[in-house]
Amino acid sequence: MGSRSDEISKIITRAIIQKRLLPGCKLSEQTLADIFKVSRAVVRQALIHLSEDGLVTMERNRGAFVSKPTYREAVEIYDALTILEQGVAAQLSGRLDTRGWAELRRHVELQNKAIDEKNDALADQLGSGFHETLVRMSRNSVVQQMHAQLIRRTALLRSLVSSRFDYCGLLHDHSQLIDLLEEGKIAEAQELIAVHHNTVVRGYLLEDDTLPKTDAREALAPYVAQENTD
Amino acid sequence: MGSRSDEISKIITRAIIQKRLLPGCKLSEQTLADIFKVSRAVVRQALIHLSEDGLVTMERNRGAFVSKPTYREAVEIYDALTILEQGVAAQLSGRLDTRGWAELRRHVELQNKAIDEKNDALADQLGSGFHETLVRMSRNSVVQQMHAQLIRRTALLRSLVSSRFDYCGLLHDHSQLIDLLEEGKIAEAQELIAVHHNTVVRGYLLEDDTLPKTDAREALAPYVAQENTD
DNA sequence: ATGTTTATAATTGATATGCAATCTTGTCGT
DNA sequence: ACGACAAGATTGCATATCAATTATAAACAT
Repeated sequence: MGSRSDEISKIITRAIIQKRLLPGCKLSEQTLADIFKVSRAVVRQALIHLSEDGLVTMERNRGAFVSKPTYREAVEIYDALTILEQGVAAQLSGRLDTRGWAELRRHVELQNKAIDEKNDALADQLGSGFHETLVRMSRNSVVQQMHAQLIRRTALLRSLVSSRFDYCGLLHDHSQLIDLLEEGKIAEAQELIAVHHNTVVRGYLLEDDTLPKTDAREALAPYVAQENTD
Repeated sequence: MGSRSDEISKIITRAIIQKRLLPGCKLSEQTLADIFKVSRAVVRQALIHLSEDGLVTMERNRGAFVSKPTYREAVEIYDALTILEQGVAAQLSGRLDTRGWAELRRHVELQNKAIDEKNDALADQLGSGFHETLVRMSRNSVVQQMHAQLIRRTALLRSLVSSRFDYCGLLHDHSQLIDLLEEGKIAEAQELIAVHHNTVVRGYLLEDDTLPKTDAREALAPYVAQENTD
C-alpha cells in the first residue's frame, strides 16, 4: 500500500483519537502537505482513507474536516458496537481457553490501576481496549476490523462531550461480563453489553456547540518531529 | 467527495459484482486511466477506495488486483453477516410496522418469480437484496453500511465458486424468517439466520484455482460507453 | 535443452506545476 | 446594516517527470 499516505493517515488518526484534532477542524490539503513534507496527492490519499473510516468528512470543493458526529450517529455507532459484541459474546461464551479469560481479567486490572493513578487518558484507552480484546478473541479479522473502526469513532465522540464517566461502574460491567461469559450465560451477557453501551451513550448528553477551535498545524506539530510516539 | 474517482470505483465495483472482473485480475493504473480518460491520480484514489472495501488488494510496487478471498475469509464474512443480521433481527422482532413486513414478503415473491423465469443473475441479486432490505429496516445507517460492504464481498465470493445453490431452500428460509420475526420469536429467528448463512458458505466448496483470466480493458468496455447501466 | 545471470522495459510511488471551477473573504456602495 | 461584486485562496483534475522496484527478455553457462 501507499506507505507514505498510510503513515500520514495513521498519524492523523492518532491525533484525532487523542483529542488534539477536534471535530470541525479544517484539514487543508496544502497545509498538511507542508506539515508532512509530501505532495498534495499523498495528502488526498490519506484524507480519502480517513473519510472512509468516518473520522474525516470531505465536502466537495470545500475540503476535509474532522468529522462532527451527531447524537443520532453516536447512538447508531453504539448500537452497532452492541450488535457486534453481542455476537462475539455468543460465540465466545463458555468456549474460550483459560488464557483468554486471564487476558481479559488482566485488562480489567490494568484499567483499575490506571483509575487509581487518576490517569484518565490511559483509563480511557484501556476501556476501549477491553472491548477490542474481547472481539479479537473471536479470531474473526473481518469482525475485528469493523469493530476497531467503530471504536475509533467512539474516540471521536468523546471529543464532543464533557461528560465525566463513572469508570467504576463501567469497569464493574467488564468484570461481570467475563464472569457471565465464563459461566456460559449468554443471554445475560448480551443484555449486560446492551446496558453497558446504553449507559455510555446516555452519558453523552451533548454540548453540541462551543468546542474550542483547533489549528491543524499546531495540533500535529508534536507528531512531526518523531513519528513513532505511541 | 472526489466525484470522478467515486464514479470510477462504483463502476469497477459493479463490474466485480457482476463477475465481469474476476478475482486475480490485474488493475493497472495506466490502463484504467486510459479506459476512463482520467489521470492516474484519480485512478489511485478509486483503487484505494476499493481496497478499503475489500474488493481490491493492493500490493506494494506491484499494483492492484481484484481480491481473491480465501475460504477462511469467506467463513469470516458470513460469520460477520450472521452477527449483524442476528442483531438487527433482535431489534426488529415484533417491533416493525405492517408496511415493513409487507415489503419483505414482496421481496420474497419477486425472487420467486425470478427463479421461475430461470433468471439466475436477478435471483442472485434479489437474494442479497432481501438481507439488505432487512438490515435497512433497522434504520441504522452505520450497521447498514457495514452490512452492504459485506454483501459486496459475498458477491466476490460467488465469483470463486461453481456451486449451484438450492435457491428454494434459501428462499424458504427467508419466508420463514419473516414469520418468526413477526411472531417475535427472536431466538429461533437468530438460529435460522445462522443456519442459513452456514448453508450458503458450506455450498462454497471451492475450486480454488483454474478461474479464467480476465482482462480489465475488455471487461470494463461495456461500462465506458454508457456509464449508467445498472 | 535447461537453468542462471544480466540487461532492458514496464509499473508503481511520489513530486512539481498548471489550470479551471468553486468557495471564501473583504471591500464597496447603497 | 445589508447585499453585490471583485480578489484571493482552495479544491479537483491533468500532465510531465523521476527514482525505485518489479517483470520480462536476452545472453550466457552448464
